[in-house]
Amino acid sequence: MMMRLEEAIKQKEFKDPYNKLVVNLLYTHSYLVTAQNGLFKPYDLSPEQYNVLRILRGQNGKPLTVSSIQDRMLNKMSNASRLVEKLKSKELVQRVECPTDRRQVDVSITEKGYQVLNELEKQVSEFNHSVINLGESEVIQLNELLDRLRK
Amino acid sequence: MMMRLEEAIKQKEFKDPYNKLVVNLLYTHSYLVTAQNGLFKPYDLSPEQYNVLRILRGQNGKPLTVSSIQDRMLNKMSNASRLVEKLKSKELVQRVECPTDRRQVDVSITEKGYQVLNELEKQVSEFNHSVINLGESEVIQLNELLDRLRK
DNA sequence: GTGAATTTAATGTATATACATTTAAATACC
DNA sequence: GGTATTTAAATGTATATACATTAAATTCAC
Repeated sequence: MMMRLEEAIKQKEFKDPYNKLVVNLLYTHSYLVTAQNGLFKPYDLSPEQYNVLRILRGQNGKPLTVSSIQDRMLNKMSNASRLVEKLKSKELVQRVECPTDRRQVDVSITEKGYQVLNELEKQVSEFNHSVINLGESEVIQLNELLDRLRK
Repeated sequence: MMMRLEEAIKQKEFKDPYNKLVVNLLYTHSYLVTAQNGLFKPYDLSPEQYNVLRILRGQNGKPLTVSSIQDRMLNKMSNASRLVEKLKSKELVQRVECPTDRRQVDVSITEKGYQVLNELEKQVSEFNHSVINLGESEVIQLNELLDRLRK
């Protein structure tokens, strides 16, 4: 049930390709996260919470401060402090006051966090393939275009 | 200050291009809406509220029911009912009980809604060009890939 | 060294998203 | 025709986003 954007949102035409592209990116994003939510729901994690876990694991045990997590997050405007609080209440991360700078907080993934993440990871990877209806060379091309799109 | 995704989120590498693409789409979306918010802010409209106005204007005066608006929205999960309420309180749309089916509500754009929309439209179009750092043929290519990506 | 400026995280508030539930009206079924 | 089912919109609740403000600790400037 592939659909051109124009059919999907019942719009006759766009002013020009640039205007269509902005709408297309918004629409494709919605398509993606709607599917993603179903994947994360059974684990009681949101996509951004999963992403924070992934970021922490990438540190190989070394903790990250809240602001460093924020820097690495996909959505720069979201609130790392509150996401960390949510993950902590699920015992997936731990927060320790940084000894060299008491303003900062060292956040690291817990054993339980690793377990949940590893379990989810395989499914996420399969999902990412299944949700994208393109061949590998097209996917590479799309990545290049998106990387260059942003100024 | 163009950056490959890997630099932007300080991640060494991705498992494969499909996994990178999902993250790339999420990240590019965030880049886009962050910029968009600045554009809409002075008009006290959110991007989705703007989109609803645009949808209603596309009807050339004919009203749409709340569920038809929902169908045409970019985010199928968002709440058309509450967005319409917000727009009504700003007097940008009007709501009339549908005479043939009292469950339904006919929503249409007001004169004031037209004015705001027309004023914004030029800026939005300029913005859409300026935010995309690609040539027209690449933009067309990107649109085609996104349309095919979705199943 | 003391006060000003900056940095880090947390908090407050409004809006939006995600999804379940409710209410009312219309349609289907017997 | 009366009950059951379906449909449309609204509402409830939790989470997330966007952005301003606050509080505490650190750094800078003199």
